[in-house]
Amino acid sequence: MMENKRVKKQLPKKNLWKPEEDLILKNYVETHGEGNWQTVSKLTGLKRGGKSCRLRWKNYLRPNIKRGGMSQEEEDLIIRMHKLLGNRWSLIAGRLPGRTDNEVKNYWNTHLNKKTSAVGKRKRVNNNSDHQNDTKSTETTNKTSEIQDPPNPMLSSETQKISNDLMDDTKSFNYKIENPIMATNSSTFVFDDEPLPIITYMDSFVCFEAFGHTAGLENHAKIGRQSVFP
DNA sequence: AACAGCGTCAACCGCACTCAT
DNA sequence: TATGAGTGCGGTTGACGCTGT
Repeated sequence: MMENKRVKKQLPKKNLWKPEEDLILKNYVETHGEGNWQTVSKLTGLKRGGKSCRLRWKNYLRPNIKRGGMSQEEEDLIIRMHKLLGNRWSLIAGRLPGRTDNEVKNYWNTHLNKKTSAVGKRKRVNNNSDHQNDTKSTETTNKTSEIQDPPNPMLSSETQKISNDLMDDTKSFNYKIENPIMATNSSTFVFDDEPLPIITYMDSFVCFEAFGHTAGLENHAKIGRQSVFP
């Protein structure tokens, strides 16, 4: 291994960003706005590809990027979101203001993966025996519109606040989505270590995606994403 | 002090997706 | 409808620092 490492050390160093490059990129975005990453190198002379520029901006140069260790609240939220969504890092990061998908992913792989490796896997509790029956059930119609969100004793105040924000999204979900399959889906998620179903504390997209994936409704999930978050 | 092993994190890579033409 | 450019995303890699021996 170390033999390998020494050999690798002779290879060119990874192309780390220099402060002057950061400055150039920052100036470019302030002038031209985000996007058009392919033209960055042409207009600025940066020896970087569009993808590299985009990544650097998104992960490090953007305003309001939060650096440093994760708080307990953030860690708690990451664990819970990961239980529900799996490795959907951008989605998880979207619920952590100032955090990027790359950072969340790294944090998970380095800190949380070990912590949670012993935790039970997600399981789905479905009132119906299978997906085919999902579409036939008429018992639960648009239950989400009736969901009340009492304070969850399992969540801290900060996490609870985020959860409330998520529920705001759920309202728009109910308003915009008219999907007969979704309307009749009465699935609920519970975790081995969760006394309460977590579904009522997740946002519409999370719910939608989760339903879509577990029910094999990938296409509906995609449609939902576009409809709720244009 | 020198080395080995491991952990962390920034950056890269390849695939998938979206959208304009 | 087909196609290509641009972009987003998740997995992986590699440099470097820290710690133990």
